[in-house]
Amino acid sequence: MERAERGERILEAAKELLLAWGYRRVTIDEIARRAGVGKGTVYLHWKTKDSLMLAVVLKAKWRSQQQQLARMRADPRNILPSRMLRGFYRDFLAEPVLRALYTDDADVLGRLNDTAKKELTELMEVSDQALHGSLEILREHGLVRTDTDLRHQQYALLSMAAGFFLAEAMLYDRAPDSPEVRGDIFADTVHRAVEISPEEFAAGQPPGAAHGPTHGEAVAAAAPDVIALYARMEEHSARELRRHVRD
Amino acid sequence: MERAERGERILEAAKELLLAWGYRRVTIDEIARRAGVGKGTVYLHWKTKDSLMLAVVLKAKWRSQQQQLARMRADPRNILPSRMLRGFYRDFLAEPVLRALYTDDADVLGRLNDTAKKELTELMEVSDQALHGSLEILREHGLVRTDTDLRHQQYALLSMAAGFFLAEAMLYDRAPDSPEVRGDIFADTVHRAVEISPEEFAAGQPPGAAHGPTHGEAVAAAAPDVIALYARMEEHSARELRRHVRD
DNA sequence: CCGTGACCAGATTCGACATCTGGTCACGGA
DNA sequence: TCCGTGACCAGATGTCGAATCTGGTCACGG
Repeated sequence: MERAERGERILEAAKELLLAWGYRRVTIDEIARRAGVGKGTVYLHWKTKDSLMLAVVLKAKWRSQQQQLARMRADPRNILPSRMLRGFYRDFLAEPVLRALYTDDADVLGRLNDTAKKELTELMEVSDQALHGSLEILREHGLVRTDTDLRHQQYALLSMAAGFFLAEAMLYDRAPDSPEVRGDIFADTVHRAVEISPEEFAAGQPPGAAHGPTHGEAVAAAAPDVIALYARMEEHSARELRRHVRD
Repeated sequence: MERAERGERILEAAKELLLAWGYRRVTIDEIARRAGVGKGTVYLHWKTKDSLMLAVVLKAKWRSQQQQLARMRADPRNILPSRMLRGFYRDFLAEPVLRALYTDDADVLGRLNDTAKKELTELMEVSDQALHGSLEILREHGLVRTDTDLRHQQYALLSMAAGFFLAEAMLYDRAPDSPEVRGDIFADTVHRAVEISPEEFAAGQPPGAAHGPTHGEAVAAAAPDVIALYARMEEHSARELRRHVRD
């Protein structure tokens, strides 16, 4: 469809300008000019400016979720929290829109924070639930420690993620090594905090009994459920994104 | 000395007003009134308003360091990163000034952020060095993992601390349980990330050989050096604080 | 019937004027 | 003599109406 392609152009123009100028300085006129359409046309696709800008953010988030899902499908080990969050961290570093979103960059996002906060906290809750659900599944398969309360684990994971993301903005000038290495540090920290390593997994099997699953087998067994969970989340995001497009 | 007591009153008044009204709304006039002195008298103690406000923050930080040190002296186990950071976290929750400082509360701190940022980053570096030094000592005594690069451990610790502090501000409405429990989660996460547990410590001793130190003995052995390190930091803070007082 | 840009109302910015406040210092009291 | 004080000043900050800008609409033209 010709129409959909035009919508993409507008979204792309909005994104470029948002990152270059920040929410306040961007005008619908300029977006329309850059997308090569009339101003009114923008309003054939989005109801308001807020809606359009929010769509930019939602799309970035959705893309990240798609990539996450693709990684899980390519290698089931990516369902483990440490791997998942490292992927998330990489997406975050690679996508300026996400960086602005998670470091709460007031200049770039402007009143988007206010207007769309409700929308975004709803999405936050959805990903919270996904995290909760996946932890439950991973616990059942003996891949995540059960000697700690699940809600506490969740809080720790959220806090760690917040910390490493914030550190990226805060310590930008004395952050060690490359982004990849920092991602590894993050993954390592998460791993130690909540996961059961392959060695521990093997040691934890009932000794002498008929051999239970290996760590790899447990991961493979847990993968479909976790993937299904995140697929639902991804669909939710896609719906949410479409909800902002007219007609 | 009468003079010192008056200085304290001014500092206390400044702190109260800073927390109640925020940097911008606080006037020297009001501080003087509340401290029961003339406006000019404030300037007999501090050179500028910035200096005074910075002193409020520095004093809070210094007090926290004093308490930290006292805890270490009372129980050597408090030299372990998990214990140390939990103490730090508690101080942080108990002292509104520190909460404002570490969550970068722009409304309360105002341009303090700009003016005094240099000063504070210097202090930050000092505590960075203290952290680095104490990790080295703890590694030598087999109390902290050596299978990870020290600088990476340090980055992870800073990020985790940033995350749990930020989470306190971010998730205030859905944070689980009590502050104490959150402190325990924090300590637990830090413990798993960098420390060697008593069990691992015992297992890690050269087997069969003449029995090496127990975990508790290793802690006791490491304590004096770590305490000396933090005592130096505390003195540095005290000097810095005094530097802002006139004469 | 879809795309457009002139148009409007309300939001934002600007700038001159008024007020406030950090910092000084001459004075008065001990 | 010397310490504490508050009147005072300059520059920062706030106010408020006019001027400008911009999100959103809609009548028109292709």
